[in-house]
Amino acid sequence: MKHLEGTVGAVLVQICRAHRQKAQLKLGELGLYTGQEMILLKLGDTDGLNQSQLVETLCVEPPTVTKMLNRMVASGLVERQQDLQDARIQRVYLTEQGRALQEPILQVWRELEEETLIGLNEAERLLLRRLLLQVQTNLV
Amino acid sequence: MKHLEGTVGAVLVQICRAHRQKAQLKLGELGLYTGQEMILLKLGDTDGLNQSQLVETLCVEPPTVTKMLNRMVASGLVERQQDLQDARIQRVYLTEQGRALQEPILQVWRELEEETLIGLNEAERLLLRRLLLQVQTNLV
DNA sequence: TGATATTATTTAGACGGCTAAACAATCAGG
DNA sequence: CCTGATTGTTTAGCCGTCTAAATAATATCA
Repeated sequence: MKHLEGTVGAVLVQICRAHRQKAQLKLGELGLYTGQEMILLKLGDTDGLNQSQLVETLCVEPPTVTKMLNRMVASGLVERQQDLQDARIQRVYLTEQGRALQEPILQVWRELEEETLIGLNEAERLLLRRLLLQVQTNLV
Repeated sequence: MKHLEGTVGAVLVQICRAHRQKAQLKLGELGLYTGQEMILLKLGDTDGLNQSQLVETLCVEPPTVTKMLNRMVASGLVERQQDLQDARIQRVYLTEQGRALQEPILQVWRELEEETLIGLNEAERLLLRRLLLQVQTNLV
């Protein structure tokens, strides 16, 4: 492994897994799986989006959203509702249960963000954010 | 989403998906799936590791390695061989096919690393690496 | 020595994520 | 108006990843 140890790519892979893991630990207490919180927050901001719009904002493929929504409907977090104008479109709405999780989810994210950034001062945090945004631009 | 947009955590999630996606595109041409290249490189460095040691270096859970190795054995990339001293241990060895992929994999990683870091000068790259290592420490 | 703890791995089953392909409904052009 | 292209979603099936629990073999210690 000596050839890529310390590579940004390699570190990124590890960080990603660890970050997801920590998120799952906290979200699990809310009865959520990692990724679902994104959909809930997005809908909390703009309810009634259709799947294509979720695909767009989550930067994910359509089948991924379909599956996630299936499970989230089954667990009572969101509801599907056919659009009246365009029969192809399924709009997604938060249930009360889904809406009630907004604040707890934000709390989880705040905690996780803080854990992620331990040991970095404010200047370093800003810098990291800037550098990561550049990387994001490169990869998307 | 306004509450966590631009959060390091949120950016990290996006970057991770995009990075994995780009990696998969390149690795697919070698007949590999993302993650398998790590195992191949590690074995290229030290052949004959057992699963626990792979679990350790990959920072992944045992069942993950079991499944990956099952597939990699099936596709002829590696071989399992029972340890003679300790019957619990399965040692893993590269096949010729697996060994032949060492250099192509490194090439893919080099390309991906370069794409990842476009637009960052040498100082920024070092800085990013340092900050990410701190984050890794925080999360693992 | 023999029962118990520890270690290494596997099985089962869930989830997020992807691609390829199917399906369904709307749109656009002749 | 009808046919073909486009758009929105789903289905099928694969992979990495996890947890919980089972299995098997070695170690430990009374």
